[in-house]
Amino acid sequence: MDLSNNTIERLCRIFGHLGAIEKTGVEFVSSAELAGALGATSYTVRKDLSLLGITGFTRKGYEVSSLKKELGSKLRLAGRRKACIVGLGRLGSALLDYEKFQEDGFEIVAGFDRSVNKLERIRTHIEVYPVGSMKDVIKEKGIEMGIITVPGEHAQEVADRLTGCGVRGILNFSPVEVSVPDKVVSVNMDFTNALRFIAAKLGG
Amino acid sequence: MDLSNNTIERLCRIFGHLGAIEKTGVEFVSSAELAGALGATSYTVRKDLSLLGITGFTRKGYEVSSLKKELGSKLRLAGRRKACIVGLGRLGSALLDYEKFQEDGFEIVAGFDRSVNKLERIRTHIEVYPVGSMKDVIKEKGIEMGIITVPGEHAQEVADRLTGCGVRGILNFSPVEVSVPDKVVSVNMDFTNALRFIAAKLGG
DNA sequence: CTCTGTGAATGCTTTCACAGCG
DNA sequence: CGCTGTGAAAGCATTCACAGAG
Repeated sequence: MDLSNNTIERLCRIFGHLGAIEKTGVEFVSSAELAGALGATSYTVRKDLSLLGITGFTRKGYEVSSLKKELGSKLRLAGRRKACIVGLGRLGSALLDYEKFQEDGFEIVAGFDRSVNKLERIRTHIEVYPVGSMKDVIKEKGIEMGIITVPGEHAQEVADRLTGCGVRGILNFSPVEVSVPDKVVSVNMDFTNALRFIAAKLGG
Repeated sequence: MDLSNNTIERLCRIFGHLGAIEKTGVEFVSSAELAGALGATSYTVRKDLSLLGITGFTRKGYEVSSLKKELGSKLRLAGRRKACIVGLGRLGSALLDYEKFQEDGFEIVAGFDRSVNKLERIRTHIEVYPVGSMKDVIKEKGIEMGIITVPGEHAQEVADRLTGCGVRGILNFSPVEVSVPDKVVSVNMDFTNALRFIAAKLGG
């Protein structure tokens, strides 16, 4: 499909928000309401949805559960996806147990770290392994996505290893932009840069 | 200044990357090299810099340390900024000690949580307080930025409280988009949505 | 030559405006 | 009416192309 990244990102957020609406029992939602929850405009929401061929009801808006279902199937967010985390420092081990992931269909099924020491100390119900066993574990468990929480110096090396093992999606929390093969999708989340951005916008 | 968010974000990343270059002792860097480290193009980098009135040297590129200094002052990234974290669960307490922040001029000077229990259990060298004392602590310490790591249900309420206390910048890790007064800058980092985005781009 | 600096051109995204529908 | 759906217009961001400088 030829959706822009912006559109995909918004659609994913809509998908997430629909889960919340579903719980309230509300049946219909208008593009304006979705827009409000997203920080977008109603036209943008309508256009985004129409790009997927999704259509709502005059005077009522979109039907929550069927919209969620359609988004789920069109964006392939319906099934469960397996992910692993590389780097079990403070952040990595916090993410190991981040419940939101599991709720949303993303299963963290393995953690990796270089330090055997760390592996021994960690308290979690998820299995942890030394990086050496990455290839075997990833193949065996069918892991599709990797989350990088190692220091910047090692991020590229870890990304290479992950893609070498067949991982096609990478969420990189290190401050270093990693480069990956064409077919691999990678997203960077650099906390420090987010603070810089805020500081820059604040001025003064 | 009238820079676009994209430009500001890239400039902040350049600023961060210059720190890394500085350590290697290299003196000059070309727009193409910066672009490589950023995943952008050399024209974009040159244009971004020229929008700030920053200029390089023919045949040599930009002088690393003076570029860093200029960016630091133009984007107001030079000084130290104080921040607090609200919500000391796994993620929040991991961020309390996230060294990268401190290295980059962002000082986490306080953590807040509703649960006295949690406050007692936490092991960190940063001072932690019950949310009730937010106003006093923020004023007293001159905190400018707030990091929200509470569950989505409470994110808006925390954002309101923070802005009510005079905080002007918010980094929100909850999956809920918070709405803030006009003058306040807020950035959302939704991990789950990042995974969704990756999954959607992967397709299959 | 090899790099920067930048107006002009291109290509995206968002916004608008309004027809259509219940 | 109050909503969606969408071509057309406007607004932005990126890319290009090339002059300028050492």
